[in-house]
Parts: sequence; structure tokens; C-alpha cells
Amino acid sequence: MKILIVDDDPHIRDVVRFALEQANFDVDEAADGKQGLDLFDPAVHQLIVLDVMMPEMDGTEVCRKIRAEAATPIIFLSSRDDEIDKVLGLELGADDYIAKPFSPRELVARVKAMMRRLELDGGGKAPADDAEIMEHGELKLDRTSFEAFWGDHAIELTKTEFMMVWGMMRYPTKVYSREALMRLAYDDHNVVVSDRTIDSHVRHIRKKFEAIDAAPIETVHGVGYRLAKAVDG
Amino acid sequence: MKILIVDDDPHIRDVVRFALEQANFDVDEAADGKQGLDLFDPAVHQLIVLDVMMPEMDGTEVCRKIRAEAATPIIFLSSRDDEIDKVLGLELGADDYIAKPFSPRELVARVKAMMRRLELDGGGKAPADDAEIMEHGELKLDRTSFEAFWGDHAIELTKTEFMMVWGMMRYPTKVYSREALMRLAYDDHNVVVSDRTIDSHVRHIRKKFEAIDAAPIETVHGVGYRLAKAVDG
DNA sequence: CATCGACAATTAGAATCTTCATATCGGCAT
DNA sequence: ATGCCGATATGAAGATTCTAATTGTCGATG
Repeated sequence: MKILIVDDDPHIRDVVRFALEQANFDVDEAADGKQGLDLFDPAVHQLIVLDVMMPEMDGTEVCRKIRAEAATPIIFLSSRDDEIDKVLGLELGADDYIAKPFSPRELVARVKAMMRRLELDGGGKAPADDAEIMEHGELKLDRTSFEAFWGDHAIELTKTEFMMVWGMMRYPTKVYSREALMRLAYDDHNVVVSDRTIDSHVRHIRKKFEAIDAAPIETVHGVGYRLAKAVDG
Repeated sequence: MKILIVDDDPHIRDVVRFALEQANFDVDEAADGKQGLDLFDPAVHQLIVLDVMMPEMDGTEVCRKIRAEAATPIIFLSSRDDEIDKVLGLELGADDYIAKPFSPRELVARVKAMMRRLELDGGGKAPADDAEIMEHGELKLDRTSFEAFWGDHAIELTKTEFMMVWGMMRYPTKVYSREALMRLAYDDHNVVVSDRTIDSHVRHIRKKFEAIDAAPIETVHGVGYRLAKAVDG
């Protein structure tokens, strides 16, 4: 997975590229909005660094077009306050912005923060990522059969529900934001749903486990959800 | 606190000095690397504006020597792309650079941006800035799981509480004013709450730790709060 | 057409944040 | 020491924000 930089100023591109590569990211560059759209591939780019003010096609328009096909997070670069207003006016979902002038260090920090928030960095290298079966305490999932178990009890989960729990199992102690859960549930990054929808899925999962007095998911108020701690002996 | 300018070109020095003084900074000048090192005092200079290409001792070397004794942020001035690469190759901590030709306005903007960042950080380059886990004595925080530990005991903190402690961990010996704590707790930097509110959060945090006879936060009368000293052996 | 799952909208309820009033403490001058 | 004043601690109530649970619509499926 790569990061796509779209900026008409080659100097800025250099800085950004260098900073990100130092931080061990792979980078693609585009010199204007059109080229950016051409180059962009939702399956390849996990994040976009996008200048707001560009000749030809400005950043907000690029954003809109990208949004039409993918929910890939975007970090805007902007210098003037009114540009920032414009960016904020967008439906800033998985987005952030940085005011110029920015330091390379700040950029990298933001990118990392975004990755963390969206649970993208773990995207391919979770512990036991390609396992067929994962366990955490009483909870066991089998992705070959799409079945969940709590101890010996089998639980029927729908695809979305299963994917959410499966995803959380990769880092069973981590708190997942709703945004992150969204990405776990829909491995294609193009879906954008309301946070309440996530609540709803969580509720359905809980309900199914309640039937056998199990509570696999706990709430972290104001942050998200987390798997219940394993208490086995 | 002053800003130190190191550049062999007297004309540039004039421009920079004038711009910065207009913006209400105090300025010291040095005409080459050696003189810069002589003049530099970590206790006096808050920031350095440093030309990369200078006769005798070039900017990167000056930087290295300064880094040997202080983490003072440096803004590099450079004209050629290969110089920029060289600068970026340094361990850019709290550093930035400006390409020549630059406008005085841009310089001032960068300097101010840097100051802003430093202040928000609590002054200087934060150690372990984007770490997932931080420890100080018995205290350990994990920001992926939003959990706090004192030794082996897990402590439940709310989001605001967690953010405050997490922020203080970055400089575990520093005293944080209530205002500073406010900034740590709310990533939206425009939230304004009463000082008493901070006291209240501190109290809540303390209460949770009291349950296990731990005292992670101490009061510095008239100034603010600070993490308790680490006493581990 | 009936059924089921996915999702959104709503509102009831819970957790958390904030403030306020009061008690206590710390530093300082007498 | 003693008393004063500003700073901090404490407890509790109110406001605010977040979550849980209910319900209804849409679309896909059989």
C-alpha cells in the first residue's frame, strides 16, 4: 500500500516524499489534479496528501471525484485561511488538513495518527493475520466456516458482524473507533456509513451472545469498542 | 529568548533580522558557522535560522555540533535541491527549512509556526512522540487500548483523563500549567474551560489511583501539576 | 410477495464533563 | 508562631455528550 501525493509544486512534493519515505511509506506522486485522479487506485493507495490550491483542478474537486469511488482518507495541504474553511466545509470524514508552512515532522505525525485512527497500518501485518482460526479467551472464530464460538456454543454471525469481530481479533486489546470498525467490516474502502450503523451491528452481535450469557465486546465511551478482556485460566 | 541567525551573506542577515524584529523577536547574528557555535547558548536561543551553504563550516555540520549539546529547533535556509536533500537527511527533529529565494513574510510564518508547535508540545522535541506505549516508573499507558497501568494494576481512565496523563508522559518531569493540560486533553485547541475543571479531572484521576494506593500526579502550588517522580529500582 | 439482513432515525438512558460552593492547604508577612 | 490571602481539594449537582435500544424503511433473495 502506498501514499499518493498530489501537489503542483515539485518542491513540496520532494519534501513530502522524502519525509514519508524516511518514515517507511511508499509514495506515488502526481503533479496536478487530473494526473492524481488517473494515478489513484483505491486498492493501492491507503492515503492521499492533497494540495488544496492547484491550477486546472483544485483539491476540493479532486476530493469530490475520489470520494465518488472511494473513502480513502485525505490529508489536505493548505496555506490560506479561506482555503481551510473550504476544506472544513467538505464532509470531513476520514480527513485532516495541515496548514502551510508545515514541518516534515508534523506531516509524518499526522499521517501516522491517521493510520492509527483508521487502523490501516495494521492492514497487512497483524500477528496471525492469515490464520484460519483465531481465539481470544472464550471467543473463537473460524473464517473457513464463518462460524463463531463462545466456549462450546456456536454463534451465527452475519458476514458484516463476523468481519467486524474477526478484524478486532487481530489486536484483541486495542480499542477500535467506529471508523476503524467500518473498514474492518467492509474490506473495500468505498463504503461510508453512519456511526450509528456500527452501533447497530455491535448491538446485534451482543444480542446473539447474550443468549448464552457472554459479553464479547465492551464499550470505551467516546472512543469506540474493544473486545472483552480474556479471563481464561 | 532570542533567535540566532547564521548566514555568511550580510544582506540575507539584514533581511532576516529585519523581518523577525518586525515580528517582535529578539535576534542575534553570526557570519559563519564557527561564530555561530561560539555565540550559541541553549539557554538564550530558542530557535536558529541557519544557512546550509557557508564557507568554512557548512550548515549541516553546525547543526550536528549544536545537536550534540541541545535540541534547539533549526530552520535551514537553502537554495539548491541537493542541499535540501542533505538537510532532510539529517535527523530532522523539530526542524524545518525554507528554500531561497524566500519572502520575509514566509520566513516569519515558518518561525511562528515552529514556535506554535513548540509551545503546543510543551517546549521542544517530544521524546517518543508517536509511540504507542509510554512508561514512567510504575505508570504505563497504552494508547492503542486506551489502558493505564500502575505496575500490574489496570486503571480505567476516561478519554479526557487518559489524554491528560498521556500528554504529561511526554515530559514526565515537567510541570504542566492548567492551560497546558487543557491543550493536552482536548485536541481541538480552541476549547476553553475553567481551571477548576482541570482540577476536577486531576482529582478524578487521583481517585482512581488511590484505590490501589498509587499517587501518579503531584501538585506544584501556584504552577500546576506534574507526574510523580519515578522511583523504580 | 414474504423474509431477512443492513442501515438510519429516534429517543431513553448512561457516562462523562463542567461548574459551583465550600473546606482545606500553602506560602508569606507580621 | 500566627493570621491572612490566594491556591487547591473536595463533594455534589447540572449540563452535555455519548451509547443503547427500539422501530421502520429499503433492497436483495427466494
